[in-house]
Amino acid sequence: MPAKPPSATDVSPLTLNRLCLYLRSLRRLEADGVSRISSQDLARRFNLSAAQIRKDLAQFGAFGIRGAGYDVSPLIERLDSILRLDRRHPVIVVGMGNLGSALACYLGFNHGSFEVVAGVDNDPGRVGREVGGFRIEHTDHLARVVRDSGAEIGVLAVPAKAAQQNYDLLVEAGIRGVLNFAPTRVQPVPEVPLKDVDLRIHLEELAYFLPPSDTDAGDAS
Amino acid sequence: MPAKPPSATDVSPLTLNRLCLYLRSLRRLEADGVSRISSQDLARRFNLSAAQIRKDLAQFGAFGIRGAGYDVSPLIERLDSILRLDRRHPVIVVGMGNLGSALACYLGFNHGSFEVVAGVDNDPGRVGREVGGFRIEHTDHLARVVRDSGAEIGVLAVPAKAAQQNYDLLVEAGIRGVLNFAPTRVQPVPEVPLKDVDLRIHLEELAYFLPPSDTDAGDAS
DNA sequence: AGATGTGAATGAGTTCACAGCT
DNA sequence: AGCTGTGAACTCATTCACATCT
Repeated sequence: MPAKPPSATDVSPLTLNRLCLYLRSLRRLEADGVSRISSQDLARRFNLSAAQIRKDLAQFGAFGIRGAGYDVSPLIERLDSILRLDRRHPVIVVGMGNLGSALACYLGFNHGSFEVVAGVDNDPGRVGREVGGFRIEHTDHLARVVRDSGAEIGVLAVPAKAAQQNYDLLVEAGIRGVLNFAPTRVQPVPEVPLKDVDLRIHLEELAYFLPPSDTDAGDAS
Repeated sequence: MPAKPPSATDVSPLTLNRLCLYLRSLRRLEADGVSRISSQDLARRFNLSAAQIRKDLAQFGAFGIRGAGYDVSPLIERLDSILRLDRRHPVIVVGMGNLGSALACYLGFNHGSFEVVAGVDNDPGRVGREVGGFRIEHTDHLARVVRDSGAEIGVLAVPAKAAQQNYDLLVEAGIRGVLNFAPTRVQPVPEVPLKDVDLRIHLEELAYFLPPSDTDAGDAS
């Protein structure tokens, strides 16, 4: 009697992050023609932990075959379903500068789960330009564009000072979730989950691990 | 007898991440003219945990004033020093497409700690263009550009298939750390810390928290 | 035999609560 | 009084180790 499918609230962020990694690794294996793999093998190949893979997966049911391992394709399907990647998520990008344009390309191809279907900008110079498969619209028409495109997720790639305002606009337009790349915190409403992605923080974290530069004095007190 | 300054290896990633957030919050306060703040106040304003702020900071010494709180400016200086942000880190961007160009702008201004001093691309059409304060060079001259610019950190904003190769080139050119935005894992050498930043994973994680769409069947079995 | 699924053991991270300083 | 710094309690996460199944 296993398989107690947990709801969104009871999977830890750490586990969620790993599930995404597993899925990615499994897709690679599938592409390489591997049809079955043990947790140990998977761990070795992508430096993960075998016990943790099993624990993480077991949380959602018993997908493995004792003595054999996991069948790759069915497991991918299960993970897709768990992570809600088994259906299409239309995405709208708000702010089509360099970052927005790059995200429109990068985020689009994720095995069909995400599709960037619209983009808006408040710079008239950018409105009308064709990017990917859509035409950039003016931010003034955000609500209409969200409705017409059926966008479910909004990606904020606007300057910091415009982030909160555009989040609010997206919420009002009926968006279901928002990813914020602006370097500022946005105050969410409870109904529309928000994830802040801070590109700078990664640099700061990396700086901490930099070996001291040669010119640094060695204080050996 | 507190103040056991830990070395890079013994601060957990979670703590490191929070220290960056504290620093950011403190800078905001400083800009707003706040000169002293208690952990509780800081926690309230930026939804953090007061006890955790104190624990995190105490790890590096006793910076607070009992009964009063923390003096903002000196604390910023201490955090800058702990996070190695008290010196300039020259950055080179490899791959000056939309993403690279956006990163060159975004990452540059971080209170002077990071400065994007160079950018290379292997597309001759982009070589020679002026961006920010530098001229895009060809990737063929990466080693020279790294040397001449004194770049310490490399930012990879190239297609997935080119990531490993360019990491290796950066290492050979004497770079000290690398931030990889390409949607692929790069195998690092131990001497040159690498941080993979996966832009897609954030979307995947967000999708998990999306409220079920109205069209989803409610399986109430 | 060989690998999963899982309780039990360990370890890491967070919160509590209060002594001690200002 | 008020708030820091910190051991102790607690919660969460990972690893171990093995019974269980193919």
